[in-house]
Amino acid sequence: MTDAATASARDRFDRMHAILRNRICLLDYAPGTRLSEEALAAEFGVSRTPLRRVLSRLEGEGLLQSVHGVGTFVTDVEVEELAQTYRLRLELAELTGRLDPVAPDAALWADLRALLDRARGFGADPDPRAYAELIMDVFLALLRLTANEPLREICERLYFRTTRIWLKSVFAGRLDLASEVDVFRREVEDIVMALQVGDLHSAALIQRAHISMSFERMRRGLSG
Amino acid sequence: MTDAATASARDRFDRMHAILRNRICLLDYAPGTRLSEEALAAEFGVSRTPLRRVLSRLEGEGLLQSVHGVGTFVTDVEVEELAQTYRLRLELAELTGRLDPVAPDAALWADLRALLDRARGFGADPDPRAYAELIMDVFLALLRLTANEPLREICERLYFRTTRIWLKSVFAGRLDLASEVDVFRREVEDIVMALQVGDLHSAALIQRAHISMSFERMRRGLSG
DNA sequence: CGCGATGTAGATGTGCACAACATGGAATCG
DNA sequence: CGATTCCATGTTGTGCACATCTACATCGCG
Repeated sequence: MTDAATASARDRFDRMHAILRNRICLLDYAPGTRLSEEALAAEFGVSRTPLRRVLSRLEGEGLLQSVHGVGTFVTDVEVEELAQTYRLRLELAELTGRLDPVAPDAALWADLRALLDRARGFGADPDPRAYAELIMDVFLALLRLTANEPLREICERLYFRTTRIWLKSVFAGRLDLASEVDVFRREVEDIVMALQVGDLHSAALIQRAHISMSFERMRRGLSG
Repeated sequence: MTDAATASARDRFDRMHAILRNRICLLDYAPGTRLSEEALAAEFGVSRTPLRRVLSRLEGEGLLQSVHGVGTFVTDVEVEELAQTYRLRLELAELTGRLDPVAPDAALWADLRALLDRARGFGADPDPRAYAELIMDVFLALLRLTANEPLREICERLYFRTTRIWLKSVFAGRLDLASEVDVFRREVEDIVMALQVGDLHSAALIQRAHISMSFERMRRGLSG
């Protein structure tokens, strides 16, 4: 039995964790939203106890905050901390190309081609949710270019912590979604081209540049 | 009421978390040790439920691992992951001097002077546990030299995750404790000197160099 | 004697009832 | 009328009993 019917405690935990993390990072639950332990436990078909363990983990990852007698809320991110995080992510992005880089294997090449197709499949009026998912999938795929496990874990952590704030700006219309999709498509194309030449460091630098530019666009969008 | 009598749920959690983390990182619980939920709950005067929340958090930080029906164990770190972590910590150490550096304030100066005294107070046969505590306190103090909160959080995380492995080598006698203390005293002196000149970046580079060298000494100690 | 099935002890995981706490509104007193 | 107190309500936190699972010893069979 390798199908979904085998539901060990660990599997259930991972499943609920991944689902809730995605909902938070893809803005199904906007920052500030209150999550009902009772409702979520009922949805997943478990009692509050195991669900609370998942919420506690998400709190440790900085995505939730529980307050006794009040509720469990999706966290927001202060602008100053957001800026600090992006400055850090710039450096870490470059590190992924410098620390234990690994050339893409066949599986990663296949995934990258599929992601490229998805990026090119968006029309004039892109679906925000699908765009958000694509960005996340691309990010996670590019993370496989480094074999440095701690570095990957940290990049993931920072990404999950802050991407939704950037997404919020896009979805709020302060950034033009169609042009954002276009810029992102070019980014993926550039990175894939660098990878085809075998230049992992350049691929990382391109990603770094795009992180920097997208943050800059958001900053201008917020102030404007 | 600001004294210890005010024991809110959050305070109890933080207290238990800090105590257990220190015990793990200072090798009171060696890697591989099984922790008894029942015994710890009794020690802290709570039931298993809130204690399990603490253990779950420590598991998320990579310090523990719970296995259903078997037990909760202090994690060990594979040599390869340890090497990756140290390579990453080198880069992050330099980043602390480059990203949002802040000059020491009066409180930090006072702490540094006290730490310097503690480093100079060790004799020919240093107490391992006191040395371990000093190293941790110095590390946490130097972290206050950057205002970049995410960077500090990440450095802390990696430090707590791996220091005990290095400590284990020292305590196992593969490294000469007295000479390690001497090297560490010099490191603190060098860093404080750089800080007195106001050169934060150099201070970070010194720290980086010492991390590199101490890891190299451990590598040679393990293979020899 | 070898070896597999089985039972048992002890661990973590789960469900549920209740305690502790914060919030908001109604009742009450000045 | 306003401020204050009190309480009703809903939430997270805790304690406890039980379910589930694993490792190990023990028994029984070939």
